[in-house]
Amino acid sequence: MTENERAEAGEPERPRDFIREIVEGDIRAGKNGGRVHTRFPPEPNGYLHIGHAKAISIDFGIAEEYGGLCNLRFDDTNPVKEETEYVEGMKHDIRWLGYDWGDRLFFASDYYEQLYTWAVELIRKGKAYVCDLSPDEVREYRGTLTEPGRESPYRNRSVEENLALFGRMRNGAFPDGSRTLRAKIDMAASNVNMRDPIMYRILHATHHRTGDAWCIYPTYDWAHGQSDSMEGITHSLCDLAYEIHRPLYDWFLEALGAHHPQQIEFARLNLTHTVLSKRKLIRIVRDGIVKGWDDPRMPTLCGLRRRGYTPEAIRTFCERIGVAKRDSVVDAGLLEHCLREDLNRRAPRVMAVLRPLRVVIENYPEGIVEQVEALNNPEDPAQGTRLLPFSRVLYIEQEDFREDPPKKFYRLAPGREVRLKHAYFIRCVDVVKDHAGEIRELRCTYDPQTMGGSSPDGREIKGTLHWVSADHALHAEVRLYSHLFSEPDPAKLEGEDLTQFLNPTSLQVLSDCRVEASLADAGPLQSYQFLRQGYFCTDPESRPNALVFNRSVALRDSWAKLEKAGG
RNA sequence: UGGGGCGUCGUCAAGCGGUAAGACACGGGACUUUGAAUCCCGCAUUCGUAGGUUCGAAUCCUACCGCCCCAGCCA
Repeated sequence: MTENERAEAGEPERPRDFIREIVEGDIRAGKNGGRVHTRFPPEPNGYLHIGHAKAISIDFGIAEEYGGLCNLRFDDTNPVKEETEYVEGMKHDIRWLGYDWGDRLFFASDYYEQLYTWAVELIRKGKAYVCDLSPDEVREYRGTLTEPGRESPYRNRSVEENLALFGRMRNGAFPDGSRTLRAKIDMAASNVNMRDPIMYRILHATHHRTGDAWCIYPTYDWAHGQSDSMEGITHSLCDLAYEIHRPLYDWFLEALGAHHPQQIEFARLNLTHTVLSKRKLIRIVRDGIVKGWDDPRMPTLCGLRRRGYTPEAIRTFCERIGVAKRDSVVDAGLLEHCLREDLNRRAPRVMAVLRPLRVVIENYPEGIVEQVEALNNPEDPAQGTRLLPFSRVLYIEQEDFREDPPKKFYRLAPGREVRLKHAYFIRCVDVVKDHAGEIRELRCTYDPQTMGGSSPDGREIKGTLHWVSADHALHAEVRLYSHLFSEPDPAKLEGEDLTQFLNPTSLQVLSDCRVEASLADAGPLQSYQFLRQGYFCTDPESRPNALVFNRSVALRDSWAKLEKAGG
C-alpha cells in the first residue's frame, strides 16, 4: 500500500530512512518525471537468505510505497556459476515473501547483444581497448592500493585494430583468458576499480540461457549499470560493497550518454549466531553441518520457511531493522520476536507432551472417556473450540514434576495440586520409581468438582499444566532447533575454523513425544502453538503415521529465567 | 599506507542548530485456566575523543581515534 493508503488506514507511517528521503526528494523535484522504478538483481548462483529478504523488502517495498515498479533481474553474467535451478528457487522465494514483479522478469543475458553494441561504441570513441595481458600480468600492471598502476602496452591500439580484435574475440578466435576488453580510464586512479577495468573476458562456457551463443561474457561492472539503464531504473539500490564501484557505474553511463539511474548503497544485514556469507553457507551445507539448504537451522528463506517462519514475520522484521549505512549485527532475538508476534495471533493452540511422564488418576473410573472443550486460540475466538478426550491415564511433561520442588516452583510435586488445562485439578499422592530410582509414574487423584478448570470453593491454583490422554494421543517426533553458532558474531572470526563455534545442540530430536489427536491430519508447514512450549510446524517429511514437528521458536519462559538466576 | 564509507543505549535505529523518538533485549509490577499473551513503570544529563564557532551543537568547523570496504578476466 502507498503511504497515503497507509495513513488512511490509520496505520503508522513507515519510518523514513535515507533512501526514502532521497526518493521523496527526487519525486518532489520531478526527477525522472516523478517515476520510481527499482530492481532486485540477484545472481542465480545459490539460495536467497534473510539478508536478501532485507534487500528485497527495500527494492520492492520502496517501489510499492511510491507507486512505482520493481523488476526482478537475474544478473547472470558468469556462466560457470549460474544455473536455472537457482533462478526457479529464487522466484519461488520472492513470491513466497509476497512480492510481485509482474511481467518484468529480466536477465542480464537478455542484454548481451546491446551490451556488445555499446562496447563497440566505446571502442569507437577510444574509450575501450582489447588487452592481451594475461591474468597475472593484469594484476601486476594494476599496481597496489598505494602505488599507481602501469598502462598496458596494448592500451593505445588503433580503433580499427581494437574493433577487429574484439570481433574475433566474439567469434571464438582466442582461448580463455588470452585477451580482455578494457575500459580506458586511468591507471593512476586512487580508486583501483577505475584502473582500466575489464568489461569482457573470454569464457568458452555454456550459459544457462544463451547456451553456446557467446564465448565472451560481460563483467558485473559492464553489465549492471547498463542493464539498469535499459530497464529505465531510477534508483539502483545495492550493498555498500558496490559503493566503490559507483564512479565506474557513473563513468560508463556518462560515456554512453544513456539513461542514468542513481545508485544508492545501504548496509547489508548481519544476524547474531549465524552467518550470511554465501561462501560460509556453502561450507556449512557441503560439510554436512546441516542437512541441506532448507535445513531449518539455515538462514536461507527455504530454511526459515521449513522452520515455520511466515512471510509476514520476515517482512515485519525487515521493516524494523531499518535501513542505514553503518555496519551492524542485528540481534536474532528480534527475528524471533517478529515470528512470535505473528504466530501468537494466528497459530491454533494444541497440547503436546515432549518428554512424557505417565500419570494415573486413581479415583477416576477406568474405561471412561470424557470430552473437555478447549479454546483453539484465546487471541482469536473466531478460531472456535475443539473437544479433547480425558481419561484415567495421562501424560504430562517430565519437567512439570519435581520430587523436591525449589521455591517458586508451582507445578506438580508430592502432595501438591495443579490444574490440567481445560480439565480438572489433580493432586499427586504417590511417586512410582523403577529399580534404578527413575520416576516411572505418578499416582494422582482428581477433584470431580473442578471440571473445566475452576473449583466451586474458588481455591487458588497457580500451576496449570498441559497434558494428553495416554490412549488417545499420537506418537510424534519433535525437532528442537536453536542457533547454529554459540558465538554471537561468527562472521567476525575471519580466518578461524568456524566449526569450533558451532552450537552442539542446535538440533535435538525427541522421538517419543505425544500429541493430541487433532494433529493427525495436520497439513505440511502448518503452524501451531504447543501450549506452554512454543510454536511448531509440521515438517514436510511428516506423515499421518509418522508425525514430525519442527520447533519454530520457543515461547518466552520466565520460569526458566528465574530458575537459572536463582540456581 | 592511497581511496571510499561509517561511528547516537547491550543490539538495531530516529534525530537535518533549539536542548536525545521508537523497537528488541533487560529490570520491576499488574493480570492470568499457557510462569505465554496483554498492560503499566524503569532503562543514554548524553551522542568515538579533544578543541573551536554559537545565546544555544548529536547536529557546523578543525584535529585525532576506531571500525568496515577496494588491489577477481566473481557479483
